[in-house]
Amino acid sequence: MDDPAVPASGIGDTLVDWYDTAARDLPWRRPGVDPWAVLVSEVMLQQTPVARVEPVWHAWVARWPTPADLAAASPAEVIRAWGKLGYPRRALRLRETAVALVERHGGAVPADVAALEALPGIGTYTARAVACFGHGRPQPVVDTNVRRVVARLVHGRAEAGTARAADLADVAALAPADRDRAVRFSVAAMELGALVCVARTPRCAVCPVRDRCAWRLAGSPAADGPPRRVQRFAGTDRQVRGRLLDVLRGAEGPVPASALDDAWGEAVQRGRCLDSLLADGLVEQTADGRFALPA
DNA sequence: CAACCGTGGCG
DNA sequence: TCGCCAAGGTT
Repeated sequence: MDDPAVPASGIGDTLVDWYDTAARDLPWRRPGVDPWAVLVSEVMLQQTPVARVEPVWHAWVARWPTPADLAAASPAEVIRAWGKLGYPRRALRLRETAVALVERHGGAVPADVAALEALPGIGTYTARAVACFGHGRPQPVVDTNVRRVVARLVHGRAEAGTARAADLADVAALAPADRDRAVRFSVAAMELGALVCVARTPRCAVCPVRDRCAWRLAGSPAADGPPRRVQRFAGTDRQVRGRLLDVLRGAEGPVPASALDDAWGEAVQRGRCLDSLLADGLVEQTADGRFALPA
């Protein structure tokens, strides 16, 4: 009856069992962490490594334990508390989300994916992550880790292509039927990509599904498409904006324009970046012409 | 859809 | 040393 060639359980169940033994003990995964704290963690984790998020997340959930608390904070406070996590517009949008939660959802975090996606800074990934990890709703959750896992495991390709709507269906097809296990599967797939099925040197020797991996069964072929281009940073507006904002974060109050000259020597680019920070609401100009974080 | 939006650690 | 990469979202 038992065919030894057929695995005892599905890939999804195997990943859940692996997760139970191999998962990291991350603070936002502990029992009792509410959906708001999960939402904060998910926004911070957008393009930012776990190690840098942890201390900032602890500070935020202690200081602003509910959406109403954050909604009452000033942009300046929020930008300062964001520190050097990067992409500081996320901090602004998180505050705007807190305001929207107070105004539209009675200060609570909705469990409905469409309602979550309507919030500023909350997209396809984060909405499902909050519904799933924050509220325990079974949802396919697709981040860069999961797309890489699916590309290899299911499609036999070395790398994931550009994100597509079909990614959600690919992941949903792997999920266990059981509701509770489906929720854990969503974290498990991400964890596999973060710890084992990593981008550069995958640790196939310790992979729980190595015997069912299409990429490995195909002989681990190299990526075929054109090499994906990495964004430059040195000398870009992103770097300049970061330097300018760093000056203002470190200042007690408003600073004169001359205080920003040291941040970046080239005046044209410096001016353009200052303008864009003003347009983004990350900086404001005082009546006397100085610059500061928005009060 | 490709470009843009920060920052820092690691191989 | 320096390019690669990290729980994306918006335009």
